[in-house]
Amino acid sequence: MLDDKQCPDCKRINEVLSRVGDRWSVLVVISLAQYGTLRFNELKRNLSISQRMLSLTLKELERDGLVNRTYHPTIPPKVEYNLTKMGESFREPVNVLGNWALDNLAKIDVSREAYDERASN
Amino acid sequence: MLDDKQCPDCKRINEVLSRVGDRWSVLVVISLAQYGTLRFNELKRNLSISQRMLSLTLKELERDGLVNRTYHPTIPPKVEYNLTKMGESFREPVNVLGNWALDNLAKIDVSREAYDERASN
DNA sequence: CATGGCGGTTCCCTTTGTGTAACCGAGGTT
DNA sequence: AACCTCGGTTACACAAAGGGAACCGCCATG
Repeated sequence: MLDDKQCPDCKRINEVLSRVGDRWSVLVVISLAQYGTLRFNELKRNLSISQRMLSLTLKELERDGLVNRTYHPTIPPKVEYNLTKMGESFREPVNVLGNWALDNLAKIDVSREAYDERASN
Repeated sequence: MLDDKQCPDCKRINEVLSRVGDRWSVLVVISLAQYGTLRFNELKRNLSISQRMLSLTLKELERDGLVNRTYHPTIPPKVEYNLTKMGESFREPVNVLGNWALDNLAKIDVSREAYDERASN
């Protein structure tokens, strides 16, 4: 499997989705876009994400070049995160998706109810 | 957990991502957008997706009202899938995301390489 | 007679995702 | 002295995602 002989675009889309397509990554980017700069525990409280997942997510986002990590060796330590230029540019696709969500979530719910009712007969 | 007291938008984004945010759903929508109407095995070959995942994905997309399923009781059976109006409207967010991917995948790769090299020292 | 295509469904198994809890070191607070 | 904060890391456990193979009925083809 995994030929990818067909649908060449799919390979690319698949790649990007497997990088930034998980929930936490998107939510972290949204938070940083909204607040500019946030510390580790601020993000944690804001998203009610577990410490472990936040750590993993931020590491990946930094590795991918979407998020900037600044370590202040004070006591207690202070670590700030903000979006890179590429991270900022990711806001547009996220916003478009968010708006679509806003417009269509209700319709999806209706469709689901209708489908489930049909299926129960 | 899962308070969602903070970041009210996150709840909505999270909802839509958990519906149509998985890889296969996106790829199926892209394929249908590109070719108009496809049969089950055409999609399967096109995406090199397993039969099981394609079946599950299509069922969910139909339930959500993004995809239309037309069953022709011929022999052999013929089942055609195409996008609904809502499915069509989903192309825009997907395209924006796809374009972002196209523009930034290379940069992400570069960033990853640099990060990994730094980390190995 | 055996095989293959169509459109699935079902079972099993492995991989991945995600949460919980404990721990870290240095210093501040009670 | 005991505990809390910050920013993590690590070990463990469980749930969900997803692939592979077998099976289904029905008919056409070899």
